[in-house]
Amino acid sequence: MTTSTTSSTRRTRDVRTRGRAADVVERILQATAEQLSEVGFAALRVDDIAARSGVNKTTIYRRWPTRASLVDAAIRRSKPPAGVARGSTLKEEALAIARDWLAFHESPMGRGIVRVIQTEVGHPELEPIVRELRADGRRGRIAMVQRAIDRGELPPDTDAALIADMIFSPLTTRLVFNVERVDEQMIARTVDIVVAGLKAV
Amino acid sequence: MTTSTTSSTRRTRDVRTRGRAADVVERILQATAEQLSEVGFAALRVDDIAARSGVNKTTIYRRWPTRASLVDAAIRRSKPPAGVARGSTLKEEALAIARDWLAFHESPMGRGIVRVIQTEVGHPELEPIVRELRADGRRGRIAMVQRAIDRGELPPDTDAALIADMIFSPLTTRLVFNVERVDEQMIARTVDIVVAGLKAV
DNA sequence: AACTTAAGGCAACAGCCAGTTGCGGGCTAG
DNA sequence: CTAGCCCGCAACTGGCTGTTGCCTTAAGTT
Repeated sequence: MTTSTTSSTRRTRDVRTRGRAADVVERILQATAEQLSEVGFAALRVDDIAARSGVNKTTIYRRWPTRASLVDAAIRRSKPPAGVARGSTLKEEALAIARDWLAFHESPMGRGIVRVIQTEVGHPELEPIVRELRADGRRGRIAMVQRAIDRGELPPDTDAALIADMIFSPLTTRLVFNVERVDEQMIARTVDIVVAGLKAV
Repeated sequence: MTTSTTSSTRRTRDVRTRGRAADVVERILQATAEQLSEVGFAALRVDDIAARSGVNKTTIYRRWPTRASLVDAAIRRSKPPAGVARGSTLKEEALAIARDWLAFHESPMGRGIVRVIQTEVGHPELEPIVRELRADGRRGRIAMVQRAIDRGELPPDTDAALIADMIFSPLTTRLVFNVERVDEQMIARTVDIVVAGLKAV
């Protein structure tokens, strides 16, 4: 969506978006993502981002008035995979989504976003983006389950939200809290159990 | 010999643990828990705790050298329910644990702890207590699944950790991220699906 | 009751970091 | 080649953590 910049009260507002300016923005957001993935939001220092990107702190503040808005911008620059699944069975679709997430989690921005999702409370300024990230992911996963229901793969009275959570929250919990390793096989087993269970109950 | 007390940096430390001292400690930890549940760790200010407990900031720092150690102490004062389950079936045990958690989550300390569990990254000083909280909970839940396996309620080759996560991570995710309401019925359905699925697969 | 001394109150301070300001100079666009 | 946008620089405000020295209060002892 080209120019985002939620706050309009800046100065004369980003007329030059090419050349040096574009390069500076790029470097700042990249450095933000990297720092975010390495130290998280709480310990994120603007001076460090300035140093890392080779840009003056003032320049950063001129474009993004607060630390939170900077992080917001950096995240929106490369949001996680939309969770648009493809496949002919629930299992295939779930695996595809999980694969996307695992791959995304390898990138600096991926790790950074995971840390942000984990943050929030006590940082109300960050809440909008966090809420959006969570909602996006959940929406896609619930839609996935709904397709399986429509397809007749799952009983018609299935609680799509619950099933979506049952399939993915073990994954996200392990990813976010960094406990035990996560792989495709784990997802596959999870899906198998849930699907079999739904048919049996 | 015996009591060394090299009276180095700090003073001679907590000899009087009754009377006024005990009252002060009590008030500080209580205020910490309350503030924690209201604003979370990131926004927790020592001055506020001092004001709320009617104690001078210096007094707080004399007992707990950092904000994190204070929070650590407040949490240890009333940790979450141990997850010691009781019941004759997996479902009964799971429901008992879930009930304890939901009840605990109503108290100031309960909410405070949930916020802390959610925090961590970027606050390395807080990591020990967070790790401990998570480990405690998980250990209890895995043991619960293991009992069900031993009892023959679940197949012997069941992955206890995975099943524990499948049953409880939808609950904790919803509790921590505050999305959708959580009730016993939800847990019951989750357990039913997982158990049925394990038998069928 | 008198005394000893641990523990709390007070106030000023150092250090870190977010966010601000005024000015000056280089780079881009036209 | 000129106008003015954009960035660099440096100094500053203000909030919060954690510290220090000194004084006051009260707990426990005789």
